[in-house]
Amino acid sequence: MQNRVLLVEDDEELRQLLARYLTTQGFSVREAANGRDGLSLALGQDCDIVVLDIMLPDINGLDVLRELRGKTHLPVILLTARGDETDRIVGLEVGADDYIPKPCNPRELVARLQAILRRVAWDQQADVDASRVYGDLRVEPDQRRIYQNDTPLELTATEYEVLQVLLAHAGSVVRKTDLMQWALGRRLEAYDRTLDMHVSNLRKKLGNDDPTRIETVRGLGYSYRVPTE
Amino acid sequence: MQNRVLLVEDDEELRQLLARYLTTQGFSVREAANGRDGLSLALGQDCDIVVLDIMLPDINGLDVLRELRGKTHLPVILLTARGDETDRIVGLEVGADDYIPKPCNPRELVARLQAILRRVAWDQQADVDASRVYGDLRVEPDQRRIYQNDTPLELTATEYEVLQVLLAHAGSVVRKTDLMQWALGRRLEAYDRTLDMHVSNLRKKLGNDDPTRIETVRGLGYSYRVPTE
DNA sequence: AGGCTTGTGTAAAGGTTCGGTAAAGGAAAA
DNA sequence: TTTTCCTTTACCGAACCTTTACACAAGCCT
Repeated sequence: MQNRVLLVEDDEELRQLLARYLTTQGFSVREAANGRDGLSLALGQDCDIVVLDIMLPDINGLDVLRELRGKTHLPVILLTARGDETDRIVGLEVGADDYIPKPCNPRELVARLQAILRRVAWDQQADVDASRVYGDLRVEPDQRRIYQNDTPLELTATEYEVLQVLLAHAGSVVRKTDLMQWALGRRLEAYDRTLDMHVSNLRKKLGNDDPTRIETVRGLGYSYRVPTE
Repeated sequence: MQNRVLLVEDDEELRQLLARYLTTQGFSVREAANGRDGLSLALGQDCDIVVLDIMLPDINGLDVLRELRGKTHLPVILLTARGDETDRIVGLEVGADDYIPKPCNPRELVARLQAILRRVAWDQQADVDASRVYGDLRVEPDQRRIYQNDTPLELTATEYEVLQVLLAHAGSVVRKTDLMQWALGRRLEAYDRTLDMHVSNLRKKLGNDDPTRIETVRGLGYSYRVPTE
């Protein structure tokens, strides 16, 4: 499975150098020496990723990128002059996936190409089942639900966050300040009983048959009792 | 309604600086001061992207990354010491999406975060060309129509897009920001009720016999209820 | 033991935010 | 122009987070 790179770079020497190196690394390479050609090749649909110089004889690389983004989400890495921070950040903001300062280390270029292609491949892959199981509880982040013996618990947004954090640390104590920060996203202030209330409500919803699933550690916080196995 | 960043960085000062900046830029930020906490938060907490320092007091950042990659494809940006080229390339090869040399320009960090999140969002939305069936609904992208029991629904262009996106993620929660981006092609601004209206109209057209086909997930977004099997 | 302090459980009230939707306004297509 | 559709506005009700209040339990001191 060979990845196809389109190299848009006007400097003949650099282009050939990179093309040769990419080929040895298992890429199949198309080349363009100016923005116009680059654009039409990129739109021609038969490459996986574009390496695009910003300084081109005809159209500015950033404009090529803008044009491209109007029509496709093809991954693009920009080649920028070293030190030109503005170009880089603007490039990212316009929709580039990454940039590399010139003159670039070919090994780094390859590493970045791979990183982006890997990301694309992962993302397009069907959802990996990211669910996590703790005894009779199952967390389904995609659905934002927690199931108890395959029945969904009717949790509010905050309750979901709190329980989910406790489960992620099942068996160890989560301090109140951390729980607050991680689940509610703010600092725990004095006399704030919000967390206690959420825990209280959670205990109710988890069933009073077993009130110690969420254990209180006085002066510290809470701990989800890991099921005995 | 914002993107959630997990910041794993032991230097208290830098972490708070970045956290504050990211917050002003509209991210919601979770923090961890060491590798162990970072790892369990990344696995448990559902965040959208991780910013991971390589130099950590307990576990090396690269090991955290390796551990993480065994279980998830969560996007990761590494914070590396400036000049340490090896760490960076190894980082990318181990599975990082990007790296930033320390001390970093916060604006650049944001640009890179956005670039990766944009890529993920695009890719996850990339499967829309074949006809698909969901229970009694059938999407025909070529005709831009959706059939309910072989009768075409009379949808407007936007309604088609909204329903199509929800169906493409049937069973999972689609956040409002994403739905906006994918179906309407723009960012969700405060007080914008456009989406709610389209969903409301869709529910009517889908038949009020079953008002929960499109489920509201308060504070997050909507989810098309996958037919029970 | 008794009293004191501190921390926790929880019911109920308070108040805010959020989503549903009718209707009006505005933009674009026909 | 007329029609269709998208967006905004406005109001309402519901969901739910937070606060308050009181009761109880645990630890500590004398």
